[in-house]
Amino acid sequence: MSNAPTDLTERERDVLRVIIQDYIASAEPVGSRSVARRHGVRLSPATIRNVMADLGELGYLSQPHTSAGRVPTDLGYRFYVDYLMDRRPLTRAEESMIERRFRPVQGEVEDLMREATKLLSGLSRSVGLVLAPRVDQLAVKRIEFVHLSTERVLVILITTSGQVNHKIVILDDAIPQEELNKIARVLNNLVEGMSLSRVRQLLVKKMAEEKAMYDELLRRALELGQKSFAGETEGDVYIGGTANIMHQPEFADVEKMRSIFGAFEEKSKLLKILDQCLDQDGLTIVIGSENVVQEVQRLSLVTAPYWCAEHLLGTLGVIGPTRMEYSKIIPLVDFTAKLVSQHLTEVAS
Amino acid sequence: MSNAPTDLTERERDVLRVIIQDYIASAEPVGSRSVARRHGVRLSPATIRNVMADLGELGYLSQPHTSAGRVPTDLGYRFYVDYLMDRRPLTRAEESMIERRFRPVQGEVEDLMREATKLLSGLSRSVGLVLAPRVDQLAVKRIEFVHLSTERVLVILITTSGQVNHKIVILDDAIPQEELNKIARVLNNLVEGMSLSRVRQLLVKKMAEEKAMYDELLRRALELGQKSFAGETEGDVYIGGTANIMHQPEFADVEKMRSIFGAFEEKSKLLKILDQCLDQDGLTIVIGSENVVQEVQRLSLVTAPYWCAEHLLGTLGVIGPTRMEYSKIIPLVDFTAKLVSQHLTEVAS
DNA sequence: ATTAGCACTCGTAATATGAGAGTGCTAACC
DNA sequence: GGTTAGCACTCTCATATTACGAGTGCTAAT
Repeated sequence: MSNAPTDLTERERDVLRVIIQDYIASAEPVGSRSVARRHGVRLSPATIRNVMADLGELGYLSQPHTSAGRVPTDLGYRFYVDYLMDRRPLTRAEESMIERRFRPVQGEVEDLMREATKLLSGLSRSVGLVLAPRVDQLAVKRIEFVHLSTERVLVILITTSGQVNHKIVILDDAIPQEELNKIARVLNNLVEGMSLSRVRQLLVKKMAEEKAMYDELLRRALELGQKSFAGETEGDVYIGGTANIMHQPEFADVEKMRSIFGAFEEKSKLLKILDQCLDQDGLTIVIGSENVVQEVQRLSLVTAPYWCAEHLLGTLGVIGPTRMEYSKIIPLVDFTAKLVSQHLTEVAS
Repeated sequence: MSNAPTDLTERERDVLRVIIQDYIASAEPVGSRSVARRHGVRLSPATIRNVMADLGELGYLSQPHTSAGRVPTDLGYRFYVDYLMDRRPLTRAEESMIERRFRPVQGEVEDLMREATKLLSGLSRSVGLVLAPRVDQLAVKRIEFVHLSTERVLVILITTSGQVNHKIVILDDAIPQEELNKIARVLNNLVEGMSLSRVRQLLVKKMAEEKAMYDELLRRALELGQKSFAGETEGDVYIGGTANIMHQPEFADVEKMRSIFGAFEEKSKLLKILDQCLDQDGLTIVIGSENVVQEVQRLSLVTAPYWCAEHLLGTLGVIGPTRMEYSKIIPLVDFTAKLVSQHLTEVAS
């Protein structure tokens, strides 16, 4: 189905816009009367009705039942955000208001992420999401090994942004702390400042190069390094303000809500949702059924990527009822992403 | 108000037990007929009614409205869990079932905690809670410093249990990485194996001792050490299975649920709840209005402390509707705490 | 092309009705 | 005296009925 601004006449676009804005504000089906009242060009309800019938035929509007007003379909929302909505950026005053709310954060990256979800959820009255930095893209500052027990070694990875990742590696045979320190020194010299994905490539290459491997220490270092840097770098997801969406009238039904909350609890589901957005560049809007995850197909999503210097790190945004205030939330998400990027870039320098 | 088992006659205790068990199972007010039917000693509904009237007068039962059955009050539940409930421990079969579900975890302590909340919530059909290890009690394995920027230093603290804590410390004047390493060595020699709270005491003492402080390095080490180990060691809270309580008929009202979920999102509220339990030793049951936190006074709590060797680390348990299956959940929580303690103790050795 | 008029549809809110569950009380019973 | 049958009474809940109003779609007039 084609979906271009020119598919609709000026009048149809006007009517669609008014209906969606009205519905977003009221959560109730919009009738021809109220459109006629709000519509700039004075037209009678009857005329509006004709237009509405057309828009319904085209799939932009639907009726909950025969004699009720119209409700936007997902397609209608899509058209709205693509062509109808006015996307004015935030005013300076609004920006500084948000900045002030964000200020208290400094230090830990985790706190920054958590604070971002709070900010997003608080100002949008929806649910805030942050897909934590993909570790792959981060530059390694340092790696440390701590001997825990015979075969278990704690690997600590510090990035230039001050993030700390750790995991436990199981060894084939014991390595004393003494040697672990040496190995750490070797590896640190090798990888400092490189991104994690580069490090992985390098280690593979090095190992192949030194087949003969006269240097026993180097061999063990490369081996342990590979184990340490391997493994899925599954992104972490921060979520905040879930209680907010309970306000929405569309979730008065407890059963619907339960399935949504179930999905929110499953990190993997959230990851799937946010991954969908990471591929796009720039601000992304996913509306209702466009979403890949079943349980949240009554919800919509506004996300924007954030960066550290030139590296794309992750994405953050808001998930809430499809009937959300896009024209308020989009600038909010956009600005928050900028703010987070700025903080992360400052910290890394 | 006195509250001892002897306050009630044998018959009253029987009736109260039957009513509570019935109500827990059905979530509906219990009438005299159904008590009479279920009651061992064959008594007529009329007799039961007299007993019920007495129990109502004593504050153990209440009526939703004049001509409805009886519902237990918080006091009634309290009496039930204290004196009426049969507390049979788990069978071997049940224990091994739980163990099997728990098995996959090894390695990171965070994963263990998260897994515990899943286990608890899954088997109780309520919400699982774990108050993360109080760092104070943990033994220090190692401390590391990483220079981030001129005045910011990343402090990494590793405990013998393999937990990694980190925070950022702001310096008065810059210390190069070189010297940070030396300081780390000094501190590590000083504090390895001690509990964090002991370390704090030691540092204060040492600093007072060496007023003259000829050793410049030691001085700086103590100073940085103090900064690093200072600060509230606010416990972290893990929570899982929040979606579960939506099943419960008592939360059909969305507004009630919203306030509960709001409380769940606030870590500080949860901390307050769990702190209440940490003071007790052994398994703790907090019923409805006994709870200190307003928002969850319609919920009850079953918690048990967990340990690493002989150190009390934290507490874990289940929060759910007051009408929960205590006789199933209590053994579950008890056993889970044992299981977690066992894992943590193994890891630390 | 637009609009007024009108019959029609459908959901919602208000009201009435009856059934059922349970109580409390009284009087009879063992 | 404790126990029980009987009975009138209360209150909720489910169901049916009704009335209302918002909104539509169509037709015919402008």
